[in-house]
Amino acid sequence: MITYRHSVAGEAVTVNVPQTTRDLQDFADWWDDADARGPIALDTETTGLDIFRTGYRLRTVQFGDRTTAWVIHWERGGLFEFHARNALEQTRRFLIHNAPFDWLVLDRHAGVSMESLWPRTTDTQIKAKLVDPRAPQEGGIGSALKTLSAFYVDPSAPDTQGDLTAVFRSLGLTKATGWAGIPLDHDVYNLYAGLDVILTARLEPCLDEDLSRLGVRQALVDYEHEIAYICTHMSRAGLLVDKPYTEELSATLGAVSEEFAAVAARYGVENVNSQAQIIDALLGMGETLSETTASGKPKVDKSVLCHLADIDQNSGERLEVRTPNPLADAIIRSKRAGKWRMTYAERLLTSMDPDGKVHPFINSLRARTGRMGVSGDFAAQTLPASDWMIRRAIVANPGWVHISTDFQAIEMRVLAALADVKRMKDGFCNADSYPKEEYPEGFDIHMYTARLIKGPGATKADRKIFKGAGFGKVYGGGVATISRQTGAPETEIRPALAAYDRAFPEIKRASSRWQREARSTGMVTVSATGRRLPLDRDRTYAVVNYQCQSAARDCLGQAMIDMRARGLLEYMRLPIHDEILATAPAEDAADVARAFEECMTFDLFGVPVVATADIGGRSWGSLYGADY
DNA sequence: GTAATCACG
DNA sequence: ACGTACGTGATTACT
Repeated sequence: MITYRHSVAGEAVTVNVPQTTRDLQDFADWWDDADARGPIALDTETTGLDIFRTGYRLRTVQFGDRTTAWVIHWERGGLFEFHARNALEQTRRFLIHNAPFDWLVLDRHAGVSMESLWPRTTDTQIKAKLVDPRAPQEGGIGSALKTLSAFYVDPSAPDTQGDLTAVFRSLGLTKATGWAGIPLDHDVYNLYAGLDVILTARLEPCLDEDLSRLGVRQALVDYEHEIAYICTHMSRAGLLVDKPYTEELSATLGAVSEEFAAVAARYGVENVNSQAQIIDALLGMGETLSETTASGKPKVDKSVLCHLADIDQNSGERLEVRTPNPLADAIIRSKRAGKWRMTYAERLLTSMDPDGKVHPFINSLRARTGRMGVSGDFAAQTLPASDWMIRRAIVANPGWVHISTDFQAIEMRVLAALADVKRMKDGFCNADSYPKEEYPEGFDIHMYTARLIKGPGATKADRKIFKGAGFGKVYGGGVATISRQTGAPETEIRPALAAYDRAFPEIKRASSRWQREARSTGMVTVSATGRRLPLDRDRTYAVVNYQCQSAARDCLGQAMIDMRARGLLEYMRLPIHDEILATAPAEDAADVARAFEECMTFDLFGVPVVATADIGGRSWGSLYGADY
């Protein structure tokens, strides 16, 4: 046995690294006893983060409690694997920090299914985020094991990831090669592998104390664990890439990017991604750049360039308000094609697993509002929606089709429900009783608002103004931003906002109440599900957005739980804030789509929440106009 | 590492 | 007293 002694919070701790059959038997004896006493902290060390890539390896599995850790060298196979697997299969309760990662690793590389692990898991990262969802940069404790340990367990808790990076360098390895290349018997590697489980074991009671002190219910903790499992299930399923299409797409985008880069070069811009060059060239052409960035430099973003190129930012059509600047036009086109190629097409091709799938990591509790985030292989939540060409690269299995089910105006409904906005609730509740000719495409809250304020003669232009006003309320925007967003002059927005407030006076009242409550309870507003949402002292107005965004997230979260209960998990592919993307066999698509709609249809404090499913073809792009 | 940009809901 | 657009992820240039 190799044994390391260390000190955590003034107490001696031990990290054991079994070397012999006898050592492994000692581990088995410890494990048997520890399992009877309480949960066992669990962690893994692997070759990296690309779990689904060929050549990926599980290196060690660590088990531990407050004082003792065992680092089992899975990579050595044989009895090492045997004893680790025994413990993985039979332990009653595990504590894991960021469980989805270890679930996926053990599912794919240890033959211990995620299905068997998750009901036995408590994720300390979930608990930490329910205490404080903010990153350190936002003034929170953060959710990394290191920062949490330093806060709760021992201020001098080692930065295992950071310190190992230094060790990697001393071995001639990098951050990218270190995890795979460091020798399995390296002392620092093994010590830190063991300390991580000891820290996790010590963290949990501290988090429990905070959760209980703050009145966070166990039901919320359980709910988040189930959502995390559903998200991890979707990560494992992945998204299938149409490789030939994506290769051609990448080549086409590359050609377009180069074609317009050549045009830009003729005007002196060698690199279309260099703001400095763009600014110089445009000023040299006699253009004036009046908008500035936060640091005071001239702003040359898409909006500015579209104006110079006389192009509508959304439709791409000519505005006919000025002579188009050919350089601005070329920069827009070259940059867009370059970004789409690198961020989407190339990313898909380089992230594919041997089965041609990408596995974006779905963080079920990412934002401070609880919103989910998708990262890693592919930022699947941020594909261009204005064009089908990128989404066309994602396909369902042969014979399957894509189904997208999204909530209708969820944030406005949530606002009506939470702030108890009477006339808004009336609109949503009576949506079916309006004459068909008034809402030929179904009830629309923004048109309803426009009619409420302007009378039955309200136009589409009025609708646009009040839609802007509605978003302004949900986001906390003012006259200037709403004017910029809608393109309508401030002289039109100002009275519209005043009329909006008269029509829905409850919104301001709720905002004031939420801000007052937050100030009296430590700058935290509590969501409808009991989640804590810390507010920034200097922008308490954001409370309306936090309440709405958070409740909307929980509408999707609860719907996802209902979907699993209805047996829809195998069809689910991706959550996108107000939407669930799914695939299903073509012959079952209608039934599956209806089931998704039903899971996303319910009452929220007297407001009907409704959803619409769209059934497409084999590619995701088919839901955006592609013919395949 | 930071700033700026662009993609989404 | 007044008014504030919210939340993400990825890439590139530049220091």
